[in-house]
Amino acid sequence: MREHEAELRRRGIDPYPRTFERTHTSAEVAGGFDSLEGTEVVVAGRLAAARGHGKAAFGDLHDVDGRIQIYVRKDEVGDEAFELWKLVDVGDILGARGEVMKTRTGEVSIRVAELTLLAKAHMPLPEKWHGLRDKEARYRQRYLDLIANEQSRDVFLRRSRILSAVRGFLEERGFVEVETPVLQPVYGGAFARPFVTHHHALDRDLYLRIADELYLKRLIVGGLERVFEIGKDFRNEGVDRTHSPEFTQLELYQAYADYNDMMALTEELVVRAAEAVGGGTAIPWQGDEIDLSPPWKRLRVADAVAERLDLPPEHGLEEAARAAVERGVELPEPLSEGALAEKVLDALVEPELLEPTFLVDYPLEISPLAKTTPDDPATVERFEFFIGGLELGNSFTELNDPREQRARFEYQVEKREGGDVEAHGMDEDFIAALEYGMPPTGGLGIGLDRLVMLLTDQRNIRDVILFPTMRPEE
RNA sequence: GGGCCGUUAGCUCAGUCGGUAGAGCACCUGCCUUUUAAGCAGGGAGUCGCUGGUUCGAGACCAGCACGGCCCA
Repeated sequence: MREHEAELRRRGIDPYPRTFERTHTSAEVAGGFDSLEGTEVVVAGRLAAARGHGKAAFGDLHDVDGRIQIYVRKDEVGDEAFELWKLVDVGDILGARGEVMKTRTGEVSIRVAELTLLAKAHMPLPEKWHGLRDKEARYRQRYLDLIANEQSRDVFLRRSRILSAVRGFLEERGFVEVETPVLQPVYGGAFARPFVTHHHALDRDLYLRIADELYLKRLIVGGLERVFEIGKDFRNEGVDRTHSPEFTQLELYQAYADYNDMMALTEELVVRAAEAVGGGTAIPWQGDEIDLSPPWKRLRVADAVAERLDLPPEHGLEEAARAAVERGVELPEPLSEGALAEKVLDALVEPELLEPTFLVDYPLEISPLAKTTPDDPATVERFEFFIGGLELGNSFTELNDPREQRARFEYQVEKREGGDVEAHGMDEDFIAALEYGMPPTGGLGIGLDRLVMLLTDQRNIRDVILFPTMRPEE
């Protein structure tokens, strides 16, 4: 390794040359073999394995789309180049020029005429047979995980295709991609504790956004009518299998639409994303199979809670609370309809929603930005949707009445003053925007990391985030 | 926050009853011109996560801490 580098330098070979012209990738050579056989190509990649045979050797070059075998013969490359080969280590980045051939075992290979060292490696690769198993190393040194574990690489390539499909789907429907502030003087749009940072020149605290919502709705007021944003949100809370402190969120808003339109859009969007990586609407999930084909099940929150607690259609809060506690649900004080529904959904309903399901019509109290249903002033037109037990998204018919919005915020501020650190704050500037008139609008947020989890069959969010948040070592 | 498990060579892992640290891959030397987990012979390789304790003696036993994993709330 390092000794080899010193020897190479003594021989006047630059172990880190500037550039290299390659003509084909490994997949292009393999796919075009019939017309390429006997012609000269130039490939490049990381030497992942080497099999020496005295005056000849085989090596595997890994590149962006696969693997190509190189066949180095002393009588073909010459004595000097064969000496170079002996100073090459597994892990080095190499270029190879030569004719496309097939070995007698039928493997497409390059009969090397010229070998070029493109970058010397000082560290050996993880073990070739077992790969890199250690989860901590896989997260902290993701580059090694990507080199050693093809499945991991595949997950992130699929992630990219999913995001690309989502963008394409929305653009086809006339949505405009926008970017709104990550650093916000007032945070909102969700219930969560924020990360706080400080702007020195302005000498004031700013918050990393917990949602894009309130800015995107300002753009609906501004007449953009269909907007979406894909970006990072930040929530200062615990880390577990489905929560990362920074995560990728899709939010979209469509003027002249409501939550029913958003349900239809959600179904189409998820199917489109699934097709981009699998092909079908039946996807594998943790040993089961999930059918994504619409229409998905719709379940009213009140019905789900009553059914799960075995309650009669007409029941009081106390009766419901008793039933919930009997089933092991921990309830906060003071208790309210909204808090009860939230806890029961969380503990008893949501984990069991394996088939795609819309939970619809939430209590107003836990939905300060959603419009009420026509027949019940305590319920809002809102849904969350679940697949494989994962909460994937949240949507509502947007509240656009500025006076009611103010009243909702005031109620939240009271809760915050009562000690609820996740309650929503007052956002005067947002209300000022609503005063100019926002058209009836449907909004939708989807946690894209979780969507990727679902579509790549990964049960831990860290396995779909390239560089997950970790505690510093030592 | 709680419970359980893990941390030994670059990687994957053994390490028995407490008695001077092991294997395979990788690396080095030699042989080998169609191999593919190439092969054969030889060699080097360690802050046993950290700190303290018990002991004549600790990778192992005890305590604390750090990092990670799984499960639960």
